[in-house]
Formats: sequence, structure tokens, C-alpha cells
Amino acid sequence: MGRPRTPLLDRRRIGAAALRLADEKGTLSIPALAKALGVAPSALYHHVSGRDEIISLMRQELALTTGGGEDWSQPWEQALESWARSYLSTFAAHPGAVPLLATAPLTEPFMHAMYEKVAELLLTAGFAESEIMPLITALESFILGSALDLVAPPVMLSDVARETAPHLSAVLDRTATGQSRAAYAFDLGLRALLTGFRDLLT
Amino acid sequence: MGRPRTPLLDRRRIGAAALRLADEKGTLSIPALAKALGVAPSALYHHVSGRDEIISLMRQELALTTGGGEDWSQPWEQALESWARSYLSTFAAHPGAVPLLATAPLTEPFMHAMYEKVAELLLTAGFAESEIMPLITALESFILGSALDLVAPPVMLSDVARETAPHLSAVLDRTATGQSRAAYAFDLGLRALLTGFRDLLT
DNA sequence: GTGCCAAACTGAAAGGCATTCGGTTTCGAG
DNA sequence: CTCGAAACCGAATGCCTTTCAGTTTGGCAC
Repeated sequence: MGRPRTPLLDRRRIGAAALRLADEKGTLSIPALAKALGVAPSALYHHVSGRDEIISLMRQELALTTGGGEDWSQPWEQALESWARSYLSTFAAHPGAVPLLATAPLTEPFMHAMYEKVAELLLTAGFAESEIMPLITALESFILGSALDLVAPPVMLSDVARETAPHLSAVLDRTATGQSRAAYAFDLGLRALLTGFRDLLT
Repeated sequence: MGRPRTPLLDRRRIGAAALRLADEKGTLSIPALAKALGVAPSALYHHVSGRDEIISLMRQELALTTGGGEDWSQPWEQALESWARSYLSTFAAHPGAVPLLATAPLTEPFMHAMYEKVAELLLTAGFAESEIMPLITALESFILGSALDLVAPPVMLSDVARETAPHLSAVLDRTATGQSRAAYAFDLGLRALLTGFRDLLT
């Protein structure tokens, strides 16, 4: 008992373990996290102020482990598209954690570098300064909503509803199920958004 | 004590009170909900199976109190746009409840009537059957993400970050603050999405 | 009208969670 | 070497969700 000879915890380890845990179990609790780290629950409070800060650390971990492989020298449409795709992939790689991460979105300082890159990209592309943040926000909202959709249970139509909703039935019969359903919706929406953005330049 | 002469609770009242409570306080707890209904916490379990079902009732209440005022005879672009706007308004009218409602999206049976209308609209407009659900899903993801953005704290740039992110700084200075910021982003994104959808028809 | 089961609520209690606090050992600066 | 601060543990607090036994009442069968 007492202080260990070498520290068992630091913020980085806490964030990584929390992300792993939430990803696997779908929820995050301090006792479970402490057990995963081989530590008493109260020990965590020497490194973070509370549960919310742990969730923030999860976002930082996400940004650290998956960010940065972008090629910003491409034409703006391709750069923006691949940014959006890798952004979604980051969420998709941690399905159980998405509900946790999505409800208190990404206003943290370490997002600044990413925003800076995108802002520069869109400025160079010729968009008006006043509409660049709205563009980024709109795209980010779409990505976040798609991430939630990705981890949501599929739409199921009961047999009785089938009779009162003929058009919906027909349409659902032509719709892919499982993971590709959400992925195709993201594809279609992303292309549509980019088409709409391009229109703003003319 | 004992059974009251006239029932104090039913599912409708529970959903309405839960929505009002979550909207005002930003969180939902069974004791608080029971107190608002003038009842002991355990009484709720005679009408619902647990907390999750209460949240489902909140969604039903939302659909009941705000749905249905759409004019589906307009041209498809206007009909779709006004559907999307009223969908977002529904969330915006209950900001405190959005995080609760958004994380387990709207796969419930009572959404079928709405989907049916939109599916019919897009079929008539000439979209391929196989891309109609993806279109609806993409639009819905954008709406849901925008609703979350609407209730999120605004992006704040610290003074130190200002020096390392010149483009972002410039862009943020030209961006509205407060509620209009999210609303304008939604406007821009919605128009862009519709432009992209229109492109699919040609 | 009477009997009786099911429905609607209360109160208490179990079990879990986030957080705080006092105690113990160890590190490291001076 | 001293001593304050750091890193952990264990216990305790107060909240939450959910369950269960107990009490009264409504309504249906007869």
C-alpha cells in the first residue's frame, strides 16, 4: 500500500483504456475503468477532475491515434472528401464509444490544428470567409450524424406496417442491410454535399 | 395510500413530463420525474419497463406534438426542405433533451408514417428505388448532427491558438456567434444537400 | 350484492455509480 | 536528511435505477 515505486497511471493511459473499454462494452464506468487499469477508482481523481474529463481524454486519444495522414495538396474537393472519410472512419473504428463521444462534440483545443488545415484549404479554394465555418460545421454535423447512424440498429418494418406503408416497403426491399447500408448513405450524402459546395463557388 | 381512485399516471403523461423535465434541466432522473408527476419513483414501473422506455416515450411525445403539418403536394425540393426544417425545429424546441434523444435514433414504429410520405415523395420525383433510403438516411443524419451542433457550446479559440492558426482565426472572426451560427450552417448544408440530390436526377 | 383478482400506488431496500476524504507510502528538491 | 508533495488505497457519502412486499381500490363473474 501507499505510493507505488513507479506510477501506474497517467492521462494518456487513462484515455486509451477508457476508449478501449467504452468501445468494447458500450458504456464507461469509473469502477470498470479502474479495474482495467489495475487500480482503485479513487486513484483516477489524482489525474483527472472527473468523468467528463475522461471523455475528453478519449477524444484526445482518438485524435492522436488516427489523425494526420491527410494530403492537403490535392484539389480541395478530393482533400475535403478524404478528410471527411477519415473523420468518419475514426468514429467507425470505435462503435461502442460513438454515443459517448458524439453528445459533447468536438470543441476542444486539439481540434484547432485540423480546423486550421480545412479553413486554409477552403480559403485557397476561393470560398468567402464568412461561409467557411458554416461549411465546416455543416460537413461535421453530417459526419457526426452518420457516425450515430452507423452504430444505430437497422430500420425494421413490421408486417402490419408493411400494408399501410407501400412505398416505404418497396423502397426498403431495395435497400442494402447491415453495415453497407449506412456506408452507402454516407457516400451519397457526402457526394451531394460536395456537389452543393462546388455550386457556391460559381 | 393504496390504489388512487383515479389513476395518476399513464404512458402519455409520463412521456410528456419526461420531455418537459429533460428539456428544462438537461438531464432525466426517475426521482425527479416522479416528483414532477406527484408520485413515488416506483409507481412509474407499473407503466414502463425502465428508463429506456421512458426515453422512447419522449420521442413518441415529440412525434405526436409536432408532426404532421407538412404539405406534400409541393415540388419535391420544397417539400423535402420544409420537412427537414420542421424536423430540426422539433429538436430545437427541446434543446435540453437533444443529447438524450439523439443517441438512440429514431427507429421506432411511429416514424413509419413519416418515412412513407418522404419515400412516396422521392419516388414520384423520379429517384431510383435503391437510392431513396440512402437519401433519407443521409438527410436525417445531417439533421441529427445539426441538432447536436445546435445545443453544443460554440467554438472558442484561445489567444495562444490564434497565433498558430491564422486562417482559422480569420475565418472565425467572420462567423456569427450564438444561435444564428448553427442555424446558418444548417441552412447552407441543407441547400447544398438538396443541390446534390437534384444532380442525381439528371 | 358479494367475492375476488388484478391494477395502481407507497415505502423500504438492494446494488451500482461518481466523487470525496483521510491515511499510508514513496519520490525528489533543497 | 528532511519534508512537502505525489500516488495510491479504503471507506464513506449521496445519488441513481430497479425490485419487491404491502395496501387500497376498481371492476367483473356470479
